[in-house]
Amino acid sequence: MTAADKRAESKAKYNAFLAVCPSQKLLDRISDKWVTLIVTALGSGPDCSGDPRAMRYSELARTLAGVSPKMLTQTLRSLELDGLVSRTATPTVPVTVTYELTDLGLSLLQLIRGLKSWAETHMDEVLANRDLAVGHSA
Amino acid sequence: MTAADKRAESKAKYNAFLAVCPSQKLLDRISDKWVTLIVTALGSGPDCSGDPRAMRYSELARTLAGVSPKMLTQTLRSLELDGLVSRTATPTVPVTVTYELTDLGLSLLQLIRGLKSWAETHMDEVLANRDLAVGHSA
DNA sequence: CAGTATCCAGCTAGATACTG
DNA sequence: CAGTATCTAGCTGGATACTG
Repeated sequence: MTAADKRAESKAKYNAFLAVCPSQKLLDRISDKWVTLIVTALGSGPDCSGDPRAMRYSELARTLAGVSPKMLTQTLRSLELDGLVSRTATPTVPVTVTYELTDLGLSLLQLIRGLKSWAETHMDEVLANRDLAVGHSA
Repeated sequence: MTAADKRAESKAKYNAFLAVCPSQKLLDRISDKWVTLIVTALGSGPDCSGDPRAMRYSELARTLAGVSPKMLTQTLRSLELDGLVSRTATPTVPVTVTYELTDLGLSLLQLIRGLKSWAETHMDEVLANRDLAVGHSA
């Protein structure tokens, strides 16, 4: 029992450490599919080329074709909460709302572009290994 | 109906695009909590300092205190499949198995260290924004 | 236009117990 | 030591329908 308790305790400590670890928090953030897509969209449309620009809610919804209003709002809110995007509501007749990357968001965009670049140079190799193994069983 | 069909179609196309997109695949990979932890562990123990080294199964299990054998094996297998780690079984009396980063794995390690570095410089700012908003309601 | 509210289904991490 | 097998519970994404 004591040995089991020790294990349980070190596990709890480790989990506590992970809960605080900045890297894990970052991973939690960007592992959300829509986070990266929204950031890159605001960073210049879906193809990641061009300059950052503000976009309206419906514009984002159209660009990220598969997103439900729920996820779009939820993700935008969390990004706003984290100071990564800023929301601007203009009181026109139907209200106009735009979202834009903050400086912090732009910094994250650079990081994501780094990921993208690694992915483009190395993921084919990863997939090649995977397919190789699959072909094995054929 | 036709408008709805159009929307459904573009959504399907977008999802298909995402399924193929190298960046999304990379994100899928590293968003797995244990993937990054194992890679950094093999990259030098849990604190990410020091040099990459091979580790035994039980050594990994001890380092990643909270991991179940199931997840550890599952993650190691997938990393092996993707050519990110190599598995070596030495036929000693109880068999000895070690895992080590491949070149591709080492490359991924560099990327993860980049993430870690961004996290350490910027996540406190993100969290500060978040806490600010929380404090609001207090 | 820019959301909000609700409900449901699928995946998957984790616990646990057993094995060559 | 180095795993494999099974079961379950919880979270989360998606669909849908409605609103200021």
